[in-house]
Amino acid sequence: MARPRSAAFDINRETIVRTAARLFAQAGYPGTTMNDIARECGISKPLLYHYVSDKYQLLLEICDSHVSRLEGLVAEIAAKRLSAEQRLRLLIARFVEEYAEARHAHGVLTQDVKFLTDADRERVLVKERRVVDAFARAIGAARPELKSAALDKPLTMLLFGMINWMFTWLRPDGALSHEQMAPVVADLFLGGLAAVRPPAATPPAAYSPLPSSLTLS
Amino acid sequence: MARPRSAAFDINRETIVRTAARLFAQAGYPGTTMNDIARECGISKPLLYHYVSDKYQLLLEICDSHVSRLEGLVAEIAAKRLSAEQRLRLLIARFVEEYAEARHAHGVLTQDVKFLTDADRERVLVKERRVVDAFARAIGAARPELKSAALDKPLTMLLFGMINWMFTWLRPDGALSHEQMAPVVADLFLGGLAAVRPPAATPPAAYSPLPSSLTLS
DNA sequence: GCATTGATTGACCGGTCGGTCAACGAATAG
DNA sequence: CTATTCGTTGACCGACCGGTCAATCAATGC
Repeated sequence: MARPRSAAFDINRETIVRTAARLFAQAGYPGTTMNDIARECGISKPLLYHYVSDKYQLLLEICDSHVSRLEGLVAEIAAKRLSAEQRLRLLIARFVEEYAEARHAHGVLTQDVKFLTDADRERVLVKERRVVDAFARAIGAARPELKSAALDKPLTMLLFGMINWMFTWLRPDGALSHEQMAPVVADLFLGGLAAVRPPAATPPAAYSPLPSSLTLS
Repeated sequence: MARPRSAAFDINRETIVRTAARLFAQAGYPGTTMNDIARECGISKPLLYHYVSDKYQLLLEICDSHVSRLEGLVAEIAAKRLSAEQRLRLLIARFVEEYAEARHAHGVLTQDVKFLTDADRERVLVKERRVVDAFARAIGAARPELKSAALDKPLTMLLFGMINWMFTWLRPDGALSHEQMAPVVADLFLGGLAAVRPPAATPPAAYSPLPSSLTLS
């Protein structure tokens, strides 16, 4: 052992991962080349490979670290004693905030998980499902009859749709900020929740549908 | 002129375009190769090029034809005499229906417009903005004070978020159908609209209908 | 019948992809 | 001082990309 690893190694690596997240979010995983990442970092390709093992590990690390943070976020909020509505509002506010900070990583998570191997994707999806379940529980607590109608998960996904899609049109430097939008989303969703009527229970008589095929992307 | 073009030419071409849309939606535009498309169509690559000029034209045709149909849809509904709420409900129902039929094309539109040239993307975006405006007008008519607060466009985007995201988690063969979800979305959104309170200070919103920006940090 | 064109393909091309090699100076533990 | 590892790079590799060529055979109009 003659020379220790540079003190800047971890910082440099983190910069690379974040740059990769930004490029993946902008052009997609297959649409981004390792040359792009190296160029954007201002380093040569071999040096890029000095910091990261390969392209796929970048994708995996971005997805997994982001979804793990989200998991921690719901655990933190689950520990609080709150009313259903308060909890839902807090979840929305905190997630909007988190997405804004980890904008690119979240874009990668919603756009490029499909390029993970089955095993890796499943591992990410397990964490993602725990997040969805936390929202669904809060929604089910707020409107138990919607949970009985098996609408809690679909409504959760509608909420995620609003929030996820927000970061495709809300400019970070725009006049409207995500802090301003969070309560609007909460008002809209909670207000709407009171208005949702479960669809008339008319299951198709001829064939019985398979068990819930609700899946996350 | 010794041999007329096969009667099946147009049909074959349409099949190819539809197959390309499916593959683009599944793996993204850069993640799909012309070999993939040819293989999936059961033809050789040169034969694929006998039907289409190049890969880019496939993308352009898929996006443009889909967004043009959407434009026609709003024009059709705009011609009807309806209350604001009725109009909004009809727009939601018709769009959910259309998206379900053109599922893959819509996935390409929301995921791969960014790979169009600036000029082509702008052309698509113009049509898309007309669609968004139609929704925003209906929303503004239903809640004029939200329009005054410049929240009509952001709320429109939240609605599109719910609907667009729906097609990432709602399985076409699942127990829950898009026909069942359409009124749920309408109830949720219209009910929520009544509950939304404009934020204290609301400058005009900077929004853009699709992730077409390259935000360098 | 026959020239012409459509339908179809294996082989191929230049370019770029993800990734590696071999080299070299800077740093540092012993 | 010196052996060893780190930080860094230009050049390179096989594979695959989008796209083309030239050839073959099946139709069709005249």
